[in-house]
Amino acid sequence: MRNSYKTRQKGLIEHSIKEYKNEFTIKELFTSLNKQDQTVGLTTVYRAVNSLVKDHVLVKTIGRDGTPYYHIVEKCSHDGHCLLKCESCGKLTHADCGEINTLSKHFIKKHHFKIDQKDITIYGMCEECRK
Amino acid sequence: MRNSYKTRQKGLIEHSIKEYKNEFTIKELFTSLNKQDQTVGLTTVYRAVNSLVKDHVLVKTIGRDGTPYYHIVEKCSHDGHCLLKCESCGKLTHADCGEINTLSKHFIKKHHFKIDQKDITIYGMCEECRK
DNA sequence: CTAGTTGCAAAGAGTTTGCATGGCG
DNA sequence: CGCCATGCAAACTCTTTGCAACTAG
Repeated sequence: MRNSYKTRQKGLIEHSIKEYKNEFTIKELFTSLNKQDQTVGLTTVYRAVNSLVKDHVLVKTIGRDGTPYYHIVEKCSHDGHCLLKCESCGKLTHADCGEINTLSKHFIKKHHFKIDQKDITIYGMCEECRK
Repeated sequence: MRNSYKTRQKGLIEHSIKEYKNEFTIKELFTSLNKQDQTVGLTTVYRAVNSLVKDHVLVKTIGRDGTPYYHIVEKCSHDGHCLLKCESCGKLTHADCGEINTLSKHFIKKHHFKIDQKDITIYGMCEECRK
């Protein structure tokens, strides 16, 4: 068990992360952190985010173009991660897992394929962005 | 319409791609191409693959770790790409889109979220790999 | 001969690591 | 004071681009 110090940088990062309602990228986080006068190095951002992922505070997902996105796990803590991800605004919505369960049963019966229900992301467009 | 020459490299790449039953990565393709005595440069592989993607011969998908994978589109040509991807062996199975349609209707009714049915990949384990 | 192709080297983008410095406890 | 954290520079990986040489038609 390694000890850990509270630092100005960690505080800023933690605070900044909580501002995001949806997903964010490293670049976004880094930029927003450095809009203020106090700066945080990019390396530190990477290290902090990776550490939070390791501690299951953040979840890392990969966008369709390969960009890594992060979001706070507690905002999506069902038994798994059945996420509806808006490709336009990045908003994450929870899917009720009932339908996924049905789908899962169907796939295993018909295709003998066991879907990984713990981590499903389905892409599309949210209501706002379709207007 | 740009003209295109037939070259040794293109022939080798085309042939090699057809060998794959499932997905492949650039690295895999490059390695297999250069196991023979005749070589193909990495740049050429990138250019050929990108070109085939542009011409809708190959489909590019991004794995969960961010690695780009490619597969031949004709082996998966429904109206969309409802793919079941085995995380163990990379095997791609087609899902019949009936269930996806049901899921889609459900999501739009309940979450006002329009899923992108043209490109869905669901991860899991195929029958073989679960044995 | 002419235009597309190849592949090396270089340039980028994104991320991690080494190391000296700095700061928490 | 000891140990962890920080951040710069460097290293790495993956991919694209510039350019001169090459080749199909």
